[in-house]
Amino acid sequence: MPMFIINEQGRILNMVTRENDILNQAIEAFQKETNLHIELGPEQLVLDNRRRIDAILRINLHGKTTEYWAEVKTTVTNITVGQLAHQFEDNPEKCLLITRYVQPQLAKALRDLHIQFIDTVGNAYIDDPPTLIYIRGNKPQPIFVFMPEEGMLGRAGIQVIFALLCKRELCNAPYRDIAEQAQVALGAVAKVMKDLAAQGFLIELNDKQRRLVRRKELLDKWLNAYAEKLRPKKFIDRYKATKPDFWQQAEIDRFDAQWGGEVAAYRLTRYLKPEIVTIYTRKPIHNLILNLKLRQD
DNA sequence: ACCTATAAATGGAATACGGT
DNA sequence: ACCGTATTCCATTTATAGGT
Repeated sequence: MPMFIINEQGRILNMVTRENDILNQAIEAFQKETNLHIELGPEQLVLDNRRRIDAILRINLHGKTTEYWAEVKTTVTNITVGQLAHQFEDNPEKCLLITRYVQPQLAKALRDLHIQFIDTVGNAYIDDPPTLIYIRGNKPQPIFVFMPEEGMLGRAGIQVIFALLCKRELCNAPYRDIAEQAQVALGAVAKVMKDLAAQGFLIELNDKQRRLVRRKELLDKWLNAYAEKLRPKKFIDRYKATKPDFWQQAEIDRFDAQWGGEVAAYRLTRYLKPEIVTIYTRKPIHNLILNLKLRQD
């Protein structure tokens, strides 16, 4: 039986964040939706290449039993889809994604990638010829409100944490200074600091002294959040170079731009040639484009 | 079924406020 | 005067509906 909590704002949050609960609910929902039986295998399976299978399921379709390796994910984002596609590529027909809720758009994307899935509200995509099950559009009930990954998610938070990680002393500065450094609104700082403290990344030593701890761990979180929330937003466009080796000579400092890691690595090691050249800069970019002779791709 | 238009929900900026 | 907190409001994102 699922458990529910109510937060300060009176919102109902469900606690189906544990992988086991998701697994069981998804199985139940699938059976209810399709009248097919799923057997949850008791055994654990560890693949040779250190990968662990979360669970083994057997689905009985017209007398034929198919075994599935289940990968349970609490949340599925565009990034996890990419990881899954890679992870499943060895034997896509056996792999099954199990998650809380798959939106219609996501369902389509997963089908296109042939990633089979079931979720806790009865959406599913199972492609086991001659059987094809594709259910989407089942909505999560209001009670299944997404449990906000309590924390400093969001653009502002990412920027604040970046500033804090860069400058050790900054956490003792007034919120106004932090806001200035991180280029965010004053109000946002308070929220981030509160969340950081709640999660044990920020310790109040005394009235005026704070310390940022577990920095490595925080950086990990930051990397994920950055890749997911901030980087896509900062992405300007994709271009094709007219001269493949343009990056060897070009000086871009005067355009207020910096090379990405690939070029930087080459300049340091002279070893790997960059496949994709990333440039960090600000709009407007016309002059840069003209100078490097880039074409929109 | 898919794409576009409209509506609802957030997150965060700006502003105002009260305390030290 | 300086600083953190609360409130308001706007923009951007996400879900829903409607039309082709």
